[in-house]
Amino acid sequence: MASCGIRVGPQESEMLDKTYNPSEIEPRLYEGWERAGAFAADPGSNARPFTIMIPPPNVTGSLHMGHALTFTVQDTLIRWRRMQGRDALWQPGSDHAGIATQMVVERLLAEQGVDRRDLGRAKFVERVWQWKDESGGTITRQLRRLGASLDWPRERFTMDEGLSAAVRRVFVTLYRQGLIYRDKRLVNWDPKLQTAISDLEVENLEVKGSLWHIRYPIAGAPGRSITVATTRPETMLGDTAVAVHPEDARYRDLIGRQVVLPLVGRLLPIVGDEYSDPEKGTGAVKITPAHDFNDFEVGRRHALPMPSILDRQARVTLAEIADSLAPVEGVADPDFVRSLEGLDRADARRAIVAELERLGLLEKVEPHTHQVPHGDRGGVPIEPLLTVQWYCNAEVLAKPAIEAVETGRTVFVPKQWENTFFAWMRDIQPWCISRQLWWGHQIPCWYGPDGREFVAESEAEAQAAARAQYGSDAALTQDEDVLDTWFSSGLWPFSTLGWPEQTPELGRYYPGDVLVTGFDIIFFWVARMMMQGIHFMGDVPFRHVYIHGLVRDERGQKMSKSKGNIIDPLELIDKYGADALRFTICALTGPGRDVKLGAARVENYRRFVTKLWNAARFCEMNDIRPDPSFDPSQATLPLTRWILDAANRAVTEATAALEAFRFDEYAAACYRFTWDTFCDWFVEFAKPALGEAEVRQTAAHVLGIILRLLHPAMPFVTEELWDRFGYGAEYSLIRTPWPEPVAVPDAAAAREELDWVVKLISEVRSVRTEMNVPPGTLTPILLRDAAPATLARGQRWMEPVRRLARISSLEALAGDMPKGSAQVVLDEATVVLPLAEVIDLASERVRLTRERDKAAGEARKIAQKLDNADFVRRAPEEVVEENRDRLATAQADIARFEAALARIG
RNA sequence: GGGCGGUUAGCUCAGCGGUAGAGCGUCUCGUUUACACCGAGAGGGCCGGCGGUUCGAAUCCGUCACCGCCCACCA
Repeated sequence: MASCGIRVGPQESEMLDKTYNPSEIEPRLYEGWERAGAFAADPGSNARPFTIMIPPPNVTGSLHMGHALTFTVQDTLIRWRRMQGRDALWQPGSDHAGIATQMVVERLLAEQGVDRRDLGRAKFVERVWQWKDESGGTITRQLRRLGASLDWPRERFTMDEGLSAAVRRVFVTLYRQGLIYRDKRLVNWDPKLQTAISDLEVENLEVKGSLWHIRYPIAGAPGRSITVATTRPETMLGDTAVAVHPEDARYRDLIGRQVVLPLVGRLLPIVGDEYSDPEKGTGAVKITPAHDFNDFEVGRRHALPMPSILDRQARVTLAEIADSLAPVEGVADPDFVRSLEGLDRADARRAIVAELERLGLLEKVEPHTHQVPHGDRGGVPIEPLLTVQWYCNAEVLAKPAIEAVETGRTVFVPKQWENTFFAWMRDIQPWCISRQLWWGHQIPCWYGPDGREFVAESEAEAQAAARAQYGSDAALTQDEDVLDTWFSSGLWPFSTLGWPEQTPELGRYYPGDVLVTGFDIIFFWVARMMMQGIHFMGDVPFRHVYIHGLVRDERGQKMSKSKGNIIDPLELIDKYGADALRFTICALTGPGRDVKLGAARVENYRRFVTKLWNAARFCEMNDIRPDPSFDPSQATLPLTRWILDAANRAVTEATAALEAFRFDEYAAACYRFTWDTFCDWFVEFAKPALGEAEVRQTAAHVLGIILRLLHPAMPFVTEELWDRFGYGAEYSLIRTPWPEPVAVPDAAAAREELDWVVKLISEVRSVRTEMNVPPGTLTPILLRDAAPATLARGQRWMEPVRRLARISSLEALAGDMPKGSAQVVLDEATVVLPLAEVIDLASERVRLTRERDKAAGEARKIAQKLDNADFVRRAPEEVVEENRDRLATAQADIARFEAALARIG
C-alpha cells in the first residue's frame, strides 16, 4: 500500500499531452476493452441482469446518423447499468434484410452482366452469403468506432442456423395453431421487385395526375350512358361492374341495368353499393375487383368476377378476359384490346385513353393531384394484385400484446407512443408474411404431387408426414417463397438467446429491460416482437420501449441523399472524436423530439471534452492524484465540504435523469457541474490552498466522480484519464462502480459560506466592469454594516477573492465612506468600492438608481400579491411565507440602495 | 377525414400551476502560470392569438392560426 496518494504507474513519467487527441486514443482503448472482455455479459454471475437487444442493423448497412443516435443512447444506458453493477448484456447482431440485400447483390451481378434468374436460386443464394462474408461487416466495425460496448462474441445474424431453426419452429407452431394460413386476396405488389410487400412497406406519394371521365353506354338504351371518373383508365379492362350509391337520385333507376364496357364489349351490371360516394367524381364508380382494394370488397359483396388484367410485372395480360371480348360498333374493338397484350401499364394507359378519345367516349380530363402508393424499396407504384400468399392472423396475436401495454407490463417512453401502438394494434390487418424473393428464410412448407401442404421443421419431417399420407415416398417440392424479414426479427429478443433450446441465457436475459428505437419502427418491429414474444415466451420481450426522434440536419430538414444534407457520423468522429459526437447526441436527445444536428454542434461539445482534459491537466500539474485512503465523509474544510456536497447533487441529478431516460438532463447536469462548479469555482478557490492535502485529495476524488458520471456518454476520454491518473487499472473505468452520494459533514454551512463568497466575487466583478475599472487595477473593498462573522468570512477567502475579483484588501468601513465609491448591496451588508480615480459619479447614480428601481419593482409586485386577501387565505402557507421573506429582502435592499444613493449625494 | 406533436431570447431547446432559464450566437473587456477549444461582464423575451378555470397560468381547459408527423382516403 503506497504511503501517499501518488501511484507509480507505467505512465507516470508521461504527462498528459497539451491537447487531447481522440483519433489516436480511441481505437487503442476500444481494443483494450474488447481484449479484456469488458463488454461481456456473465450468465454465471449473481448480479442482476440488464439487457438491451440491439435493433439489428441491416447487414447491407453502414453507420448513419440515425444509428449514431440510437446506438449512443443504448451504449450510454448499458455502460451506466454496467457501472451500477448489473450483469449487462447488449446483444449484437445484424439482420439479413431480405429485399435490401437481394437488391445489393443483384446490382453487383448486373454490373457483371449477370441476371439472378440465369444463375438459379441455389447459386444466387450462395453469392449472397459470399457477399455477406466479404462485405457484411461494415456496420459492426463502425459500431466499434462509436464506442459501442456490445458483447461481440455473442453476435448473431438472423439467417444463422440457430435463428433459422427458431423461425421454422415458430412458423410450424403458428401453422398448427391455425394462426398461419394461405389465402388468395389482394396484396400490395411491387412490380419492380416482383414480390408482395406489407402495408407498412408502402409509402404514399403525391402525384400530379389526371382524372379521366369515361362514358359507359347503357346496354339496350341507345344514346344513354353513365360516366365514371377514374385515375387509372388502364384497369378498365378488368372492370366487372359500375357502382352507384343506392340513394343517389341521379342513378337510382339504373341499378340492375347493364352497361357496355368500352373497348372490351363486355356487359357489366350497375350495382347499388354504399361504397360509391355521390360527392366524388361523377358519383358512379367503375369496379375493378382484381386491382383495387375497395373494389375487391365491392366485388365480394356482389359476387362479381375478378379477372386480373395485369401480370406480375404490371404488363397487360388478357388471359382472364379473352373470352369476354366482343365487338360493339363505335364502342368496343377486340383487335384493339388484343394489341395491348404485354404493354406496360403506363403505355397501356396512353393507348387506352387515345382510343377512348378516338371513339368519343372520353368526356373530359381534369388535372388531379392524388396520393399514389409506392414501394418504399423499389420506388415504383404498387399494383394491387390477386395472389395466393401466406398470412399470419395478427389479430389473435395482438390481443395479449395490447393488454400487456394496457396493464403496464411494457411501458413506452414517452408514454404518448402507446396511443400509436394501440391504434395500429386494435385495427391490425392480416399480416402477409410471404415474399417472392430468394434471400431469406424459405417457407418450411412442402407440397405433395397433389398439392397437399406439409408444413414441417425439416424436409425429412415433411417427407415422413407425406409418407403417412400417401403410404409411400412422394416427390415433395418446397414452397418457393421466403418469409418477411420482420417475421424473423420479431423473434430477435429470444432467438438470439438460443430459443427453442432452453439455454441459461434464455432464462436470464429474457425479458429485456429496454428496447431503444425510433417511432418509425413501432409497427414493423416493436409490435411484432410483442406479439411473438408473448406468444412463444409467455412474457413481454422488454419492460420499457424508449422511443427517440429522428436525426435531422441543422435546419430541421430530414437527411436525404437527394437533398445532399447527409452528415456522416464517421466524419464527425474523425474530426471531433466519438466522445464529442456522443455527448452532443445525449445533450440534444430530449423526450419525443427530433434531434437537429450539425457539425457546429459537435464542434461545440468537443470544447467540453477539451475542458475536461485541461482540468485533468491542471490536476496532474498540481500533484492531484487519487488517494484510496481519502474519506470524503471526514472532510473538514468548507471548500472541500462544499464541492463534495455539490458533487452529491450532480450524482443524484445525473442518476435520476438516466433513470428517466432524460439524456439531455443527464448531459446538462454533468456539463454544469464539471464546467461551472468544478472548473470555474472550485479549481479557482483551490489554487491558493493546494498545499493542503485535503484539498488535493478532494480535487482528485471529485475528478474521479466526474469521470465516472461522464463515462457512459464519453467513454474514451474518461477511461483514458482514469487510467492515466491511476484511479484504477487500465481499462477499468468501464466496470468501476457508479458514484453514489456520501454524507458530507455540515454541508449546509459550507454551502452558505461558499455561496456568499461566489456572490461577493460576482457582484464586485459586475460593478468593476460597469464602472470601467481597468482590469489591471486592484481595488480595496470595505464592508459597511457587516456582522463580525461576515467580515471574518470575507477575510478567510481573501486569497481567491483577491485574484478573482481583483481586490487588494477587505476591511470593515470605519467612519465615512471615501469620496467616489461604488456600492454593492450584499445580504445585510453593503460592499463599498473606493474608486475615486475611476468612478463617474453620474453613472454610479444611474446604476444605483436602476438597482433600486429593480428592487422596488420586485417589492411592488410581491406587495400587491400579499395585499390580495384571497392569496393569503388560499395559497399554501409556505408560498405566502416565501413571498413575505422576499418582500422583506426587497425592502431591505431598497433601503440600502437609497442609503447608498444618499451617500454619494 | 381521424389522431399525435410543436409554437418560450437572434438560433437550438429546457421549464409544464407559485421570483422566465440554458447552450450557442451578439456586444464590451481581458495574454491572472489547466484551458483563447479560455476567462469576466453585458444586452436580449406581452412564453403564437383569443377566451376560460384559479388567490395565482409559459404551465391546466376550450378555441383559432400556422408548422411537422402518423393513420385512413387511392373515382
